[in-house]
Amino acid sequence: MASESATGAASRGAGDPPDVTLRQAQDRFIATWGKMGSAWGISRTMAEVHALLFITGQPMCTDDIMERLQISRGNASMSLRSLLDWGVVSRTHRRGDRKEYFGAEQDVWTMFRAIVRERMKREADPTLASLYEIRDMTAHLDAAGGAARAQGKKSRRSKSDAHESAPTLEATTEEHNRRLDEMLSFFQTVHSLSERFVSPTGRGLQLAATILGKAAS
Amino acid sequence: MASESATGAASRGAGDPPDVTLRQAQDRFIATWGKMGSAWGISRTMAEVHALLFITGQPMCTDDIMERLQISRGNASMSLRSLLDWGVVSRTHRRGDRKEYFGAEQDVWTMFRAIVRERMKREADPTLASLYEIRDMTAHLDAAGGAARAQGKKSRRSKSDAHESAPTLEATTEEHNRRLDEMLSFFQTVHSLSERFVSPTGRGLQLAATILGKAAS
DNA sequence: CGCTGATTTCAATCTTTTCTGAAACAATGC
DNA sequence: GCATTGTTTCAGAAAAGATTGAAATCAGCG
Repeated sequence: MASESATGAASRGAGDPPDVTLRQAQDRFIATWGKMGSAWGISRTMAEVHALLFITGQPMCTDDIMERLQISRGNASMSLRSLLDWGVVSRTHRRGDRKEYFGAEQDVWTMFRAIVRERMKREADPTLASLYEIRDMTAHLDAAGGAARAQGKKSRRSKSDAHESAPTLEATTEEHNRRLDEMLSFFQTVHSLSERFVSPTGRGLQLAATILGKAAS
Repeated sequence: MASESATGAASRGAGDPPDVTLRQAQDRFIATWGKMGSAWGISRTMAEVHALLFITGQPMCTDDIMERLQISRGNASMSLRSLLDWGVVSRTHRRGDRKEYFGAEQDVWTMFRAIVRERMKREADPTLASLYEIRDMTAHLDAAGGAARAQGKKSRRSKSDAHESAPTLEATTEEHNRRLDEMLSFFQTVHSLSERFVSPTGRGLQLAATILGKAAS
């Protein structure tokens, strides 16, 4: 019984003169979004739930979502929880209704800022930390002291290692360190960029992106 | 038998006085890279193969890779093929050796440009195409000829029809279109940005990114 | 409190993706 | 041609990941 509650948008198409086209457009959007999500390592269903909430603009309850997407209660609950964790969906309530409703962030830039923020936090930052640790493992073999650390200094390997003892091994380690430093430098740049993008004052970067993008198109 | 061919770096650690630390650092790098790859929708093994080739800097043959990563021949072959398709690994040969050797692109920025180029081509571009199609499905209901649309479909419908039957529906569709337009605009911006980054003259953006990144850190 | 209904959790199940290994397929040299 | 060495393909096996559904938990209310 609860599944056909009077939630407006969610169940409108069932009994009223339906706008079939709108419904189809929504469904295609949901499918597209889901496909893209799964290509980027996000569960398809989670992306679909988000797409549904975004494209309808209507806060919906768990039952609405279950019915519209034909998924189980558990799945819907899990997906919603994840979306809340990501900060792209928020809870709302209705007066005189004990159900929880969920609505998607409607501003596209804000939405992507949240996504970037979370992905950085979950994946890029740990990776960066690991890279630092790995770099430290071979720091003792640095030719020019620890200065190259953490700054991605691109030291061209010196040709003059006339160490007759183990030139190959040392040279190899030196190159290893150079590669790691370059990688670290790259990740630091990306990290800084993302912080700009993500920050509350990230509007500047948004504007820059828009201008850069427009100019190139 | 072929798996212990004398390929230098790949099998050095086995019999010679081994640089255990270097080997461990490489292994950790490979693991880190593999984990990150899988978080971004790339097969873990493929990422690991790439990591191995990148961090050693040494061109390696299929057998070297199989042994070092403990994977099957088929898997190694498939992963290498994919990496070649992505353009981050290239074939090399050695005089007097019929085997093929594979080496990773060593410049980090070039590498990421290749990755971005391929991902855009495979995922973002199709998504953008779908979004255009979806947008066209409801183009006839545009109130004011959507400026953000690219193909400029003419809306023949007069907006002031005063259909008293379904004002809500019209409003809903209008909002739907607005959301799609915002999404399209966002994707177009990202697309243009990526083209700048990816292009041969993409150095400009690389520089800009570096400066922006540095400034914010 | 304990009832009612909403929400979360989680082991079992199902689906999708990845991996293997051996056979088919080149390419090279004799 | 044909033996030899190296590469690719692909059907089935294995692993990883997603989904279900029912039981446990929680929250408001009389």
